[in-house]
Amino acid sequence: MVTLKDIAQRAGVSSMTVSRVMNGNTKDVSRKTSERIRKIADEMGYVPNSSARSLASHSSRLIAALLQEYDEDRNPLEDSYTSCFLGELAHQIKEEGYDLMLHYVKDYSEITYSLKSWNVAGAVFIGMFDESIRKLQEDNQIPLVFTDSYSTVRSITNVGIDDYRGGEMAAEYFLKCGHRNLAFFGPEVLDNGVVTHRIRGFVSVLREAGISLPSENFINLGTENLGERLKGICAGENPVTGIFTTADYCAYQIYSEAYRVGLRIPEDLSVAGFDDLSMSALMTPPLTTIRQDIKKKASVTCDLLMKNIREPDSPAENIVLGVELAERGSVRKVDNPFSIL
Amino acid sequence: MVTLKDIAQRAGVSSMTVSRVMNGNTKDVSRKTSERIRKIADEMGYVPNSSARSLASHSSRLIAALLQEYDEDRNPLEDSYTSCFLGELAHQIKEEGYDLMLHYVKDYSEITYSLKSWNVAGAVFIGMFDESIRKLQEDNQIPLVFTDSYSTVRSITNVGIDDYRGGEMAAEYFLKCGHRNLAFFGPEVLDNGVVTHRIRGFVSVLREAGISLPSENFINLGTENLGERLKGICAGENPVTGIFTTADYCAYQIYSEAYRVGLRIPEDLSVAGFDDLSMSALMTPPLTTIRQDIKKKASVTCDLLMKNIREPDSPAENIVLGVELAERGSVRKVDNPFSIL
DNA sequence: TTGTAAGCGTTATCAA
DNA sequence: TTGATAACGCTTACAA
Repeated sequence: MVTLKDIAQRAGVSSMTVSRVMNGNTKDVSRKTSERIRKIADEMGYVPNSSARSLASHSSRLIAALLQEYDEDRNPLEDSYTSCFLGELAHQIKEEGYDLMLHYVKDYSEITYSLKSWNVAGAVFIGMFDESIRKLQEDNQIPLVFTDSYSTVRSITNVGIDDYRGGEMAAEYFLKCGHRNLAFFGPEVLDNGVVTHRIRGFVSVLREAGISLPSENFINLGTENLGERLKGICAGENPVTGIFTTADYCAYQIYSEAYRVGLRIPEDLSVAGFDDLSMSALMTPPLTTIRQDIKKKASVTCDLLMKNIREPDSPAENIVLGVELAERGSVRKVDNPFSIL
Repeated sequence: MVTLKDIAQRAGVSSMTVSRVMNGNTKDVSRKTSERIRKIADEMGYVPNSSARSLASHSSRLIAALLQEYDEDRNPLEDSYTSCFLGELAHQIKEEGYDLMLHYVKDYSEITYSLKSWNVAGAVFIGMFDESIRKLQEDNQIPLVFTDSYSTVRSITNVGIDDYRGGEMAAEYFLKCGHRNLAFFGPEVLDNGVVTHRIRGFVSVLREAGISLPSENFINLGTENLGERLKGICAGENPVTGIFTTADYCAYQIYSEAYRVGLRIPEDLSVAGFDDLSMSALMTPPLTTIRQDIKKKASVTCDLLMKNIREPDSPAENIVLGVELAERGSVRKVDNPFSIL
């Protein structure tokens, strides 16, 4: 291993001079020695020891990405939303000259431990951490950026999207296409997260149009015999013609089950998703969905983090990105004589 | 920040004793003081400083995952194969009590730099690194595990699958279903990677059955007007009835383009993929594909890495995992009077 | 512009 | 079973 000392000896200077050069403090060192030292360092293949740096300077160029690990066998990175976000974040963080640690988190206690242990410069939270935010902020006096949080904690740096508006847009679109009897498919909502807001927006528009969703039209993720259930609600006197899912991956399940039981999309059942993952445009038929710009979200997250690292007294910011309708082929136009839109 | 010294003072012992306790050297310390110290450390919220540890012990509990960044806008983690593998790897590595760094790699030089800089205990390479393997091994005297490598370097620790056999299986299945005129869709092959072997296996079985693939039946990923191209080969006197893709994500593109131009799968064109990503079972129709067990691959990778870390003189091992056919609905049975199988 | 000295939090080594 | 001391590679603070 090549150290500052090794280079210093070869160059006939002190290791401090080498340190200065390696850190790019060009004005503190004469141009001549600076260039000479740089050359020697290159020749010797010098690589600075990040641990030593971190130890001596009480700071590191390390960012931690924390992924909520809900459940042993559901790997967070199998969700395309998460992997897309993380991928873009990793890219951005590299551009900034920082390194990235990936942490799966089950218990709260693990978080502070890993952040402190490596003396990270900042952290990004991907998933639901709302319950621990206050404590997290108290225990870790470093920049923390949350995503998609609806925590009641006011002073929080967060990047999210307009989930409520997205729900509204989905409902508006269904109405515009003449649908009057709709259903909903997604995780059973217990928390105050993105799903809740998407539904609320969706329901609010329907209510304003005088349409209510009976509770049997709320189908839970993980429902057994989903296909049969779908067939059931699409039959009868007042059949459901469209279903709103809170995430594209839920829509994919609808596609699959619909195919299994012979329900055609969109002829027999229209489907709208949320996210616009890259798969959605490739589905048969292409999925109509509410698009969020995941890459933008990641780059905004990174920007915010860097800003907070460079100016530790930056005020808390909650950035809300817009959403838009990606109109494709999974919602059909219904001939509806009573259409008012 | 709580340090060993702080705890030592409170407990009235030297920091060495505390260090021993924190490292679980129970036999070196009397049970009584051990318990007392542990309690104090808990109370004070002690978190060991990994940088200091790494510096003093010349070893870290850090693993680096290196992802090949082929291209600015194609993010490696957007590929479900990669994110699934990484996700499982992250899980396993955490179980082993190690931390994980994520590195995007464009140039060779970055690799050694990042490994040395953090003094990592081992590294996993995800993507094509064949050209640099020799140099990588020379420059970094730590356990390196490669995946899907067909490098000519003999002494390499690698985890891969039987790509050739997978290609054979796909061809055998097409033949069994009565297909005689087949096409291929995938990246233009220039290297000696997995794609090459999958095609070779595929072609070898066809050749043995007396079937040859004309060069116009090799369609490159990125072909413009893919849909029209597909329509072209599926028409005429001797229409293509089935297409083999070297990865499921390629098959998804076929689905999309086929839908666009009104080609039905599998009625007009049968499709087989490779990988069996979680989306494949949800496609319309469900994709018939060659399955590899990505999670198993990741856990084997982790096991191998740990073994090499614990026993640095372990011999190089190249583990090849099997593949199997996931028979679903995208390949139809063709009535073929000349069928010989 | 350059150098000296001390110290970051931990472990290795040897002594008690 | 415990402790003293030196080191790990680097930066901070100050001195020359």
